[in-house]
Amino acid sequence: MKEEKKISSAVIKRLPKYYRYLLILQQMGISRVSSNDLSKTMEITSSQVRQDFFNFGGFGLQGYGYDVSLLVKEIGKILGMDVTHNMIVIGAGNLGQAIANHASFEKRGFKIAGIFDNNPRHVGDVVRGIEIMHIDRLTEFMSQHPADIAIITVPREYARDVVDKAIRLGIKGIWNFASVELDVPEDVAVENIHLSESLMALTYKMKEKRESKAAKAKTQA
Amino acid sequence: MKEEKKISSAVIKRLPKYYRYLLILQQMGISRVSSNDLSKTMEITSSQVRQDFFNFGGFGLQGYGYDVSLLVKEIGKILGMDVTHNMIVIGAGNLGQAIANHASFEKRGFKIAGIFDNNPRHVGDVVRGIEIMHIDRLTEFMSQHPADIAIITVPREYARDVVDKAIRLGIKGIWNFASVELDVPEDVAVENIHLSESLMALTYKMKEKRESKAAKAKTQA
DNA sequence: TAGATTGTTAATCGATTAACAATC
DNA sequence: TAGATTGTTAATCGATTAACAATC
Repeated sequence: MKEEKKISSAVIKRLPKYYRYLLILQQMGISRVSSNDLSKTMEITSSQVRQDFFNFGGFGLQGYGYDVSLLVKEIGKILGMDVTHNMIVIGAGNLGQAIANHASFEKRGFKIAGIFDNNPRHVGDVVRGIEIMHIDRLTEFMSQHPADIAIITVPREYARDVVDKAIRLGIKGIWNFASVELDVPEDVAVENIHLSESLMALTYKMKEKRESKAAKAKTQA
Repeated sequence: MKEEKKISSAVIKRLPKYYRYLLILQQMGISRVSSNDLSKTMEITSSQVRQDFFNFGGFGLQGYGYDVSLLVKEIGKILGMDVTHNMIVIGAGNLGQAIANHASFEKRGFKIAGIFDNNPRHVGDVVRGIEIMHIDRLTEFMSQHPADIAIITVPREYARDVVDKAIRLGIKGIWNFASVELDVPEDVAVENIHLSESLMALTYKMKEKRESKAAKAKTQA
């Protein structure tokens, strides 16, 4: 039996950030980078950079550093960027259409295959060259155009139902923008974007900064 | 000098989640909740629930639990939900308009005060009753309608510039949807929504699940 | 060879969990 | 009073940082 190398979620959250910086370095024509360089742009320690890469076996060369192209390739592979992902958008409201329109996803191998809504008002509209279909046509569509990711941009009260349906039809990844927690089978992955939670985290930080500033002013006075 | 009670970011990220669940309980007419109840819906330990609240002094009553309304009020206050926040949206593309249209923010005291873009094509369009203005009018607008939060939905190459401008005009919180890291003065808070990083985290998890499933199948065979 | 920088182990730090006395 | 459940300290666990031998 192979060992289960469980990667911590802290590491996973940093991987896309490394990837983003490395793409920038690559664009700039920089072919070589040290853990120290990376640590500075990412505002973490160089030790952590090396530890992170060491989780996957280490991609560097002692005395030299890391080869940018190699790193891009390897981290890309780890992140599943070497595979094209077909995505369906469920919920063609403002947010769904905005996500569907987001050009930069396509550049990275994320393809919007279909857009669905239950509101006849949206059905027939064209977004990014794709006609919005009624949700009732999802089963038929998926049998002809299998997709692996469903983007959930329906109001929270519909989210659980459409997710269950999508999973029955073979979806393996849920990108959830509805503010509910989803229960899914063990072989399905979920990633949540909880906008209002993020906004509240912002106002928390703002309050904290207001207060620490006020405290400082008091100390000086 | 008062003690600096530094709350860890792990705690802060859980606060909006507590808040969301508590609002649901309140809507359901439930007035009392124990750390054990909360731990089950949030899938954390009851110990952590009590620790989290203990950070702020503890809101409970031994032998009884927590009063839902009190908890909503106190956590709301901690999160800065007792204050109305005026927000401006900079970048009136699909995403900016979608965010501006998001009804549920307004219910919680987040008000969209103005929407700005540098593209004449958008200027004059009306979103949620608000006319999109040219970015050149931002200074004038802010002098008449001070806002505290700027929502950044411009392409990444413009993000730094518009953020600098917004901060000069008094913005204290940046909700950043552009995939760049922002440098801001000490008294300004930033919260990032990096969509493509989230999507990559999803494909990482999907790959991991595929592999663990394959490994299991092999073990059984 | 000398210098640089990784790979990797050990030490430290912080967050989570356990335990239980306090008290409603 | 007996039972329940918090507040709070202590123990454990995991993630980050430090250190340095390996090696290019």
